[in-house]
Amino acid sequence: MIPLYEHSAAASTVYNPQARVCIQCGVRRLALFGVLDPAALENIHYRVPDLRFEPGQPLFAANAPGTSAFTVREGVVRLERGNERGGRRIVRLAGPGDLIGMEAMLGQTYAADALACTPVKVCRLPRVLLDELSGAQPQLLRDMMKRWQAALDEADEWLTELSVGSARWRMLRLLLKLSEFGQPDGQVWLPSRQEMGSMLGMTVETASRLVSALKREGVLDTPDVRHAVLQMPALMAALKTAAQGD
Amino acid sequence: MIPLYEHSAAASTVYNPQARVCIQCGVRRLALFGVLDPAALENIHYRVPDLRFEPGQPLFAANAPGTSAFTVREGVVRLERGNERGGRRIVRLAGPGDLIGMEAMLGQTYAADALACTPVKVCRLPRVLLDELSGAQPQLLRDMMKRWQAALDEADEWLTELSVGSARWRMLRLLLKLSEFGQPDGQVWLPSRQEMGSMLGMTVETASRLVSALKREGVLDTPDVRHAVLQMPALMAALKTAAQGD
DNA sequence: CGAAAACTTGATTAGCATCAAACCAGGTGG
DNA sequence: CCACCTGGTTTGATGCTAATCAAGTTTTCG
Repeated sequence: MIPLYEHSAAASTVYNPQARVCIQCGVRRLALFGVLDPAALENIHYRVPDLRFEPGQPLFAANAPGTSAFTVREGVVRLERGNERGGRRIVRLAGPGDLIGMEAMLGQTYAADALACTPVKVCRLPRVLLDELSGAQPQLLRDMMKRWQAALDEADEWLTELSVGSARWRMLRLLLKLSEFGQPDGQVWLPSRQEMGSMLGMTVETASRLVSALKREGVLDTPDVRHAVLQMPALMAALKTAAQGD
Repeated sequence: MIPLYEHSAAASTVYNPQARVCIQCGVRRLALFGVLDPAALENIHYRVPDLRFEPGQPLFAANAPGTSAFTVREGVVRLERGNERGGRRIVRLAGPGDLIGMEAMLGQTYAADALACTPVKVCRLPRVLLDELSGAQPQLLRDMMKRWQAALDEADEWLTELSVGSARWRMLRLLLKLSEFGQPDGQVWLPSRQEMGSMLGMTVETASRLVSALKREGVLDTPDVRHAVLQMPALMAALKTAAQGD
């Protein structure tokens, strides 16, 4: 029933069925609890519910008092914030292996809205669980800190690569970033024009024009409105010329 | 000799002279080691050298293998990153009480260049010191994590408030942010036009024009090229109308 | 004092926002 | 099944904002 079982055919040890969910999980090595051994997982898996969200559904809301962080197992989640002028800006994207809502682990309210961009599967990590484990597993705190630093790097990258330069440059950089979340079949999730605008600080119209232009240039192909196939060589070439341009 | 002594006249306990440096430090309650008691400080102060930097001097460089974080005690430090197009962008400012270069505590290289904007006084916190202390003082790790989260919030604020909207709006927001680092006499550090441009993603010329306009409007006064006196009511009013504008 | 750097101001232009109108896909109800 | 509506997308025409190019002016510093 639980979607994770789809990879569990090769189960070999005596861990109970639910623990296999964690052990077999495709992102475990990437995830927060990746540092734990199977025996430790055995004791906690039942306290880490896995959840699913459909596109547009909120995982959590800014300023809400949260008690859990989330490990993204599948799909893409966006973190967005309102600004003082009433607009909204997407400040980060999270994909498989990423941990979001870490601030809940500090007893703080969530700093941003988290919304599913695609169908999403996540594991919910309650704060109390982390508190308990961190005593016995000091590795875990270190891993948490690394994740904070990674999130910070990510934020800085948005500032340096996705917030300055010509609209065309920023769009190309976004496509490059989206390729990180690509499916094995070469398809990448293509955000709505609205979402693109909110990530890159431009209007829907401009985003649409740029995507159309890139399609004409063969950088991009859209078998489906919400999916794209990127021609990476063409993309890299376009980036190179866009860099000269300004 | 050491500048910190300037506040130590009221020393009352038997801690040695150097320990008083920390105990009396104006930002101790804000700083990382603020959670430590005086007795603990006694044992570590001599391993926390205090340093000074002049405007333009680097505290550390991106990608350099660092062994220390820094607590800013006085002045303003900017963190900047090069982008793929060869430009540079200032991604954050750090003032008294802020901790920068935390990534060194994880054994990572620095993620950005840190440069003094004003005369700066900092305390250098070696990684080994934190490693030792964190065993006995679990509070410390928690405090570190809070600081990471705070840095992340800060980065998100730059994305939402300083990277989108009209040039005028962004400049006004920058002035508001700079007021956080204001001196007791009401003066705030005014960045060079170049620096403003690098923070707000605009050219020097545009930055200059906007500052000039705000001076004419009485939002701003510049007794000295590098300092400003802000008329907060006028600033807030200008922000309000700039928000309507777009 | 003179040179270099930073800042200011003006004129022109390019790029993107804005306004407006089609276009298209997916869903609903007759 | 089709007509219709709705929300997202695309495309076009126009205007404004900020970049660019180009002098000046002021400040800094050797």
